[in-house]
Amino acid sequence: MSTPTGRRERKKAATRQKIADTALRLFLERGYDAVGIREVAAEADVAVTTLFSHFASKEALVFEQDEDFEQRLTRAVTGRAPQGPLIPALRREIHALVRHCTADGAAPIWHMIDASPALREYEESMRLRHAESLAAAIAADPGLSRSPTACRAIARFAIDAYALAREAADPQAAVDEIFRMIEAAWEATRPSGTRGAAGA
Amino acid sequence: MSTPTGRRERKKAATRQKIADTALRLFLERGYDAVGIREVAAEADVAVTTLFSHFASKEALVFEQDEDFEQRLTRAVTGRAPQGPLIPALRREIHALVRHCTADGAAPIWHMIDASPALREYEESMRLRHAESLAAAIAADPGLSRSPTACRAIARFAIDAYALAREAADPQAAVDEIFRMIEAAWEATRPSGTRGAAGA
DNA sequence: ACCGTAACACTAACGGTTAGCGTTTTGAAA
DNA sequence: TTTCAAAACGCTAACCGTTAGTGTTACGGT
Repeated sequence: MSTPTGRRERKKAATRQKIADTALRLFLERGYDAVGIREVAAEADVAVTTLFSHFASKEALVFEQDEDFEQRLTRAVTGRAPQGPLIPALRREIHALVRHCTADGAAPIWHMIDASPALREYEESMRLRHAESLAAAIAADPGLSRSPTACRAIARFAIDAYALAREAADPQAAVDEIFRMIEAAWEATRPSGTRGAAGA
Repeated sequence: MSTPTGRRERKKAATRQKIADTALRLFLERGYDAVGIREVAAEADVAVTTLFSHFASKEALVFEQDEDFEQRLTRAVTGRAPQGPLIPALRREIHALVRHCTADGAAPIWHMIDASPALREYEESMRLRHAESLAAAIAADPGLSRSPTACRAIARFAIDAYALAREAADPQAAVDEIFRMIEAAWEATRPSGTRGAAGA
């Protein structure tokens, strides 16, 4: 199940990768809006319909690598030390994600994203999906008995922290500042009679 | 300046209203995705280009009435009792907005919005703009000296409360629950040496 | 009465996306 | 090995939202 697979899937992955690489190169060279789908397909030497069988939309070409974003968030919750505190674990992960996307190498890509309304909109709705997954992971943790609404709210707040920190002058400081707020918000959802212990 | 003007502006407003009414009627009758722009224009007896001179996009046809959303939020901040507490004022306004859009009459429209990914995405990016306006209003209040990051975060949290409450089983209770979290988050941003007084 | 302008219309196109249909490749069953 | 069904890929042709270009008309101010 892990790697019994052969030529077909390798070819498919290669085609997918070639499309993504070509697209990103063209977008960075000449601007996202200035490059059409037909052009990307031609340059990658595939048909337009093939391109769309690998990527659901033009925007998805740009956010190809960010599919692990969701997994990293949920694993920060499910894979933390047993009974460990939730918020610091989330804070560390958001820290890492912000650092990752404000690194020097990624700068041109994020500049391109910020320059295109279509890409910004797409990213935002991606983040919303991620927030829902995160909320589900939090709600599923037996150590944290909070209402579904509280879980969804905290998940959204964490995503907000990520989005706001990326735009802040000092992203790392912004994460810390917003997470002090989130910590307080989370404490406020603690079922009564549970205060004082180490925050689970 | 208020209403000295005559026929032209009345005609323009009438055309705009006719387009919006026709569009909403067709969308509700047959579904948002099943009705094309050309069809709306034909039914409203205007040219497609005319339609787009009144509305920036197809989605904007649906959210025509919601332009005061932004104003209501910022006024909840700027127009509250002098030195009055921020969070309860916000909470009251969000309560009212949630009540307004979960009212019986509005149900079909929101059902249609929830059924269309394009509309959901559009609404979300609308809300983001609203959050930025709200953050600006909060940051501009001289009685609340908080960092820009804290203001943006609280504004986002408030918008999150609205979005989550709309989907919750008991919207009003969800607003209250999330605002208890927001209140705690806001308290955590208080500059040190200011605790204990009535929350401004 | 006259002019500038704003509303409106028409045509034609562009770019993203998809349906329909045919071809080739490939993994596995027979 | 042969055979078969699925999957990947391709092509054509279109649909849909949106816009540029180019007028034409109706109106308000002078």
